[in-house]
Amino acid sequence: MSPRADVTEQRTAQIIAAASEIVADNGLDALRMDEVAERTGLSKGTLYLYFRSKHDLSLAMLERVLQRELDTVEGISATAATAEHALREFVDAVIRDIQMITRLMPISYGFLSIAFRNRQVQRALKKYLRRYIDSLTPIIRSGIESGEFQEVDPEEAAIAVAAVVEGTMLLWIYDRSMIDPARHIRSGIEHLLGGLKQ
Amino acid sequence: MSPRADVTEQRTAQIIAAASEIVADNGLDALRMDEVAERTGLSKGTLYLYFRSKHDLSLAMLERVLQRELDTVEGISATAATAEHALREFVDAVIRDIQMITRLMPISYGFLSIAFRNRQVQRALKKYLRRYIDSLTPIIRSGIESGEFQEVDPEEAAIAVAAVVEGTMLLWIYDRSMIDPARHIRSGIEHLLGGLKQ
Amino acid sequence: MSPRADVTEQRTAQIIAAASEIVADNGLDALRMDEVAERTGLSKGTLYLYFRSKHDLSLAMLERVLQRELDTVEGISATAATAEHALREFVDAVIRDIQMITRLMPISYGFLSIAFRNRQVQRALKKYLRRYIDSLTPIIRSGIESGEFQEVDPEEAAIAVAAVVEGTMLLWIYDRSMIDPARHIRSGIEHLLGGLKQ
Amino acid sequence: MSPRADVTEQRTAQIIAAASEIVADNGLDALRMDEVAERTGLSKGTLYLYFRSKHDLSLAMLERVLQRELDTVEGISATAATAEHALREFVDAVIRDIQMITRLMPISYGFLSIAFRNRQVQRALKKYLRRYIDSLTPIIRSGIESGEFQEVDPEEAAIAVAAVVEGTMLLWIYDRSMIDPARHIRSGIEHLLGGLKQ
DNA sequence: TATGAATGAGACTTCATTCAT
DNA sequence: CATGAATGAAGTCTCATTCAT
Repeated sequence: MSPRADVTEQRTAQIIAAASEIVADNGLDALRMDEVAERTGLSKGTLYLYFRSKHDLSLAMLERVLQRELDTVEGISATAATAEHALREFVDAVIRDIQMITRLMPISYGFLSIAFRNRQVQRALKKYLRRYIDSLTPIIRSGIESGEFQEVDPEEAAIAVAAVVEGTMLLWIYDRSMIDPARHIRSGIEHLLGGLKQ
Repeated sequence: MSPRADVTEQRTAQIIAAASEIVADNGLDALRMDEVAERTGLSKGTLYLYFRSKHDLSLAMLERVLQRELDTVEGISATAATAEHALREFVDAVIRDIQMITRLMPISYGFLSIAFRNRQVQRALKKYLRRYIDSLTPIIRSGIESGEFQEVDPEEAAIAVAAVVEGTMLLWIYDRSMIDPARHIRSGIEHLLGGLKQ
Repeated sequence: MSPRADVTEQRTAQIIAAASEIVADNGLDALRMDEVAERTGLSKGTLYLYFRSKHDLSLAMLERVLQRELDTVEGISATAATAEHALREFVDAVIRDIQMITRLMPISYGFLSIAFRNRQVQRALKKYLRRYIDSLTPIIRSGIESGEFQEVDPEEAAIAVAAVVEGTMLLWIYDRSMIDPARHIRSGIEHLLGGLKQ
Repeated sequence: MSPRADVTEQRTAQIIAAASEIVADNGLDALRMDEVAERTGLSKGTLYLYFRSKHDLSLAMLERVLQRELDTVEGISATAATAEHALREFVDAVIRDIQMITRLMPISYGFLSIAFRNRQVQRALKKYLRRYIDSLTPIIRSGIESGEFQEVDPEEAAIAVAAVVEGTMLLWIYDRSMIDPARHIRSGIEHLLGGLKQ
């Protein structure tokens, strides 16, 4: 018999939050159920009332992080006058949330190597990318239709935009002193926009 | 180099190769000294004659992988007639090695989340990115000097190029059916080139 | 008995029945209070209102099973014309209930190894055997008195009968394809009868 | 890489012996890898060099016990002049080893309830019974051929003999004060012999 | 240089039991 | 009477590392 819905929801969130803190601080490798218990103030046994296994908890954590990042991505685009403006708004939104994004990066990046083998992780990442690209493609498409942009493949262009944003964040991990996410995302996107425009 | 050093070097390479196979197949999490011993045909004790710890072995493995990828990147650019050609050659080289690159991705990506905390990993990745960008920047610069490209910040542009390449590979992990590395790297770089050119 | 006592009795029986199902299906090892709660539709806390501990519940379950088997054994013998007929009736009764007996065997057999150490289990099994043998002995004795049987020790002979019946069931567990309980109990008892008769 | 053959054999035997002591003393439920480690003076990790799991160790222990009991059963029958003598020798051998048999009973009996569900345990017990019966059947058959015994089904009779022996041991667990293994096995077999003989 | 048996800390997970409501 | 969330001791198993030979 599972706990009452409201308690469940609260506990679930509480546990995921604690796990996320740990992973953000020390990496996915350092995630220990013991420490999750300690940080939540719950007992180890209680964790298992809410998550069948550590793997389940990890997955829930990944899904929450991806959802949060999608909130940033999907929260734009509706109102901008031109496609160019919409893309700039998208970039602004990403940069506005950059603190949170970088804070949570150890979580999603911790799953990357697992993604090669784990179906559930694959599914989560796949869904994430689908929604990510599906947010950007209509912007590109409207730009083409309005004559702002050249006649490119809209999804290809959306993928290029995503690649610049995500790729820059990736390079930032490689060298945090060399890459300035805000500046380099912005300049990368500007170059891309230059190529897209007529 | 004395014969003994030769043996050492050979053993070292052999151990790294075995470890790389394991990680390429099953991820960094699945790297076990036991299995390295089994695959090399050496005893577990012997591994520790060549590497102080598993961590040292991992690091050596990372460095070899990054070096290999740099071989691809640094092996170009000298002869091309124009900057545009040079960049296209770079893209061609990357795509030519795409099989090997994707094969080795679980290795480098396995270290990403570790990079947030581990100095040695940071140093290796930093050096890698430095050389990566240092290979691309002169191409951009020569393009500017020749009047092919606009007056952009050469390093910023190089970072944009790297972001497109690396970002596309990253997105490929998210959804291997949606992203076609060759096609999407090429189209991304073309869009970028469009923005760089006069 | 007050109504409350009725409820108690009913709940108790319900809990024992659920536990018995679990053990019959999956063995004593697989008995979990969680699952008893689930199967009864009661909460885990409630189980402890009716049984002080899991051990108490187990013991109650064992006693019920042994009682059921005694019902088979003790339900005979009164009316038969000869001792030989009475023993054959006993065998018939056992074979008639063989389905139920084999179904419940994981329960009683689950306690066998515990019987070496646990006083309460010992007492339950001891009482069971006493009543079992006490059902058979008078039959043998009457057979001796009537001149049907030789002058054997009646209890020894009763134990031999019980050993054949219980031993055959035991061998059936060893190899269910080799032993046919009905056939082999019958033939074993026939051989024994041949030895007992003048 | 598994340990050297001689060490392996010795360690394996040592571990099984320690486990057997524990189970003989306290039952299969009480078998803890921790305690096996303690009693052998080995570390917990070492146990897992020789047995993949606790279950594997348990099974090896079961097989050794069954083999030991078969040694008693199979070690007879070759030389006796008559079938009757051969069966008596068999009984004598069992009774001679009764101390060891009863000592080891918690081991084999601990597996009985598991036998309902576990294939490996089933296989071990099945093989045991097969060999047990295959030792007795030729004796019965020779008794029939020599005219000593009636024309019974030899395997049925062998099963009856085994049922008396094993069944008596089983009843002994039910009530150790009521059953005297030596006496009751002997008397049970004598009654059976009476029925078998012409 | 090489071995491989041994270690033991530490990870995950289970489950009987309690207790505030 | 009844609940069910919470507990935490206890168990199995893994694996990097060591060391005597």
